[in-house]
Amino acid sequence: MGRQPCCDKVGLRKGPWSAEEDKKLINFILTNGQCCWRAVPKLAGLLRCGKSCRLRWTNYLRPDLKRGLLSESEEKMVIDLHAQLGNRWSKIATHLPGRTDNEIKNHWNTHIKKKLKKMGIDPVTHKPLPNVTEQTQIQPKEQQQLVEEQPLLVDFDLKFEHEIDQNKEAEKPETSIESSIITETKEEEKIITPLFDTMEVMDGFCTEDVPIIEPDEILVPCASSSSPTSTSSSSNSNNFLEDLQLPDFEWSCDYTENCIISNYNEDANNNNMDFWVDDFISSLDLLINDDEGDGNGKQAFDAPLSKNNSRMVMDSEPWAYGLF
DNA sequence: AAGAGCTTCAACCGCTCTCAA
DNA sequence: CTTGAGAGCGGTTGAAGCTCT
Repeated sequence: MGRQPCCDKVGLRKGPWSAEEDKKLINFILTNGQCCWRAVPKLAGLLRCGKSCRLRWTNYLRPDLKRGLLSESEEKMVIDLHAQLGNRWSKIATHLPGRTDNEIKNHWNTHIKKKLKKMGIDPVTHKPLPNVTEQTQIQPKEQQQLVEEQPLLVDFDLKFEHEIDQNKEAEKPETSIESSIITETKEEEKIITPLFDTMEVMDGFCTEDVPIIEPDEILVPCASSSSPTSTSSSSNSNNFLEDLQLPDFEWSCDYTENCIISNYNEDANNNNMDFWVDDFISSLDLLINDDEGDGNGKQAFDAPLSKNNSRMVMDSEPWAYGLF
């Protein structure tokens, strides 16, 4: 009956992941694909629960992740999607390629909430706070500045609403919830929209200005546009992955079943992930060779190097330790 | 220079939903 | 149909880094 337990928690490691653990997880997933998280720790030789592995991979190690602070347009999308969907971070994340629900949630809690509050907007309801007019009168310049930094998206609201209407067909179980959200939101817009009409004009922003970026189109300049404070060592942790410009990929379970275990720790190039394993590894090689000064027992890869891609690597990153 | 307070974000916890047995 | 594990989600925590005094 039922399935086997995910993991017995006895003897499992917790807390921050070490470079060695990252290495094992990446190696395993590159070789075997992303499937059956319950089995991953055991097969990868990790003393972690499958859940922890999944979280680490999806939030931190996935090569298609964008790192760094959310751009202004991404922030705008998040605010607007939050107005529509509430704290459904995973759903919001699906509209922001390369961003994780955790990242968006963190950004919301640390940055956007504050901005909205300063603007006199309740971050929960997206309605003006009771003392909004007071605040506007007290600090009109500051308010205007914030508004320019963070305009809301009336046009986007309408388009996204349409999207949801279409999705209602496909997502039957959510239909009633979703529609009630939309109904609520429509009512909110009646209140909010007039407040931000001027913002819309000021910024001229609309959905058309925020094309959905495919993972393979994600390009992050080496000289990050983020402010120095925005690029903490941790937030750069897999910046090198950004440079890979990997194509979109999906690893099927079929594939995994065929090659799991038998191929593990063997030649990754024998499988159908060649196309990006090569890129991935050559970039890693580049990364490691860029940093070979410390001579920390790093191994070079066979893949050819592209010195055009040279970049900085944060010393504190697991990647800088030479994962493979 | 050093300590206190604040901020950020990776990771954990516990819950719900889904689906295999 | 029932049971229970897997997967995923959102809230919360706590360590590390940063800023201020």
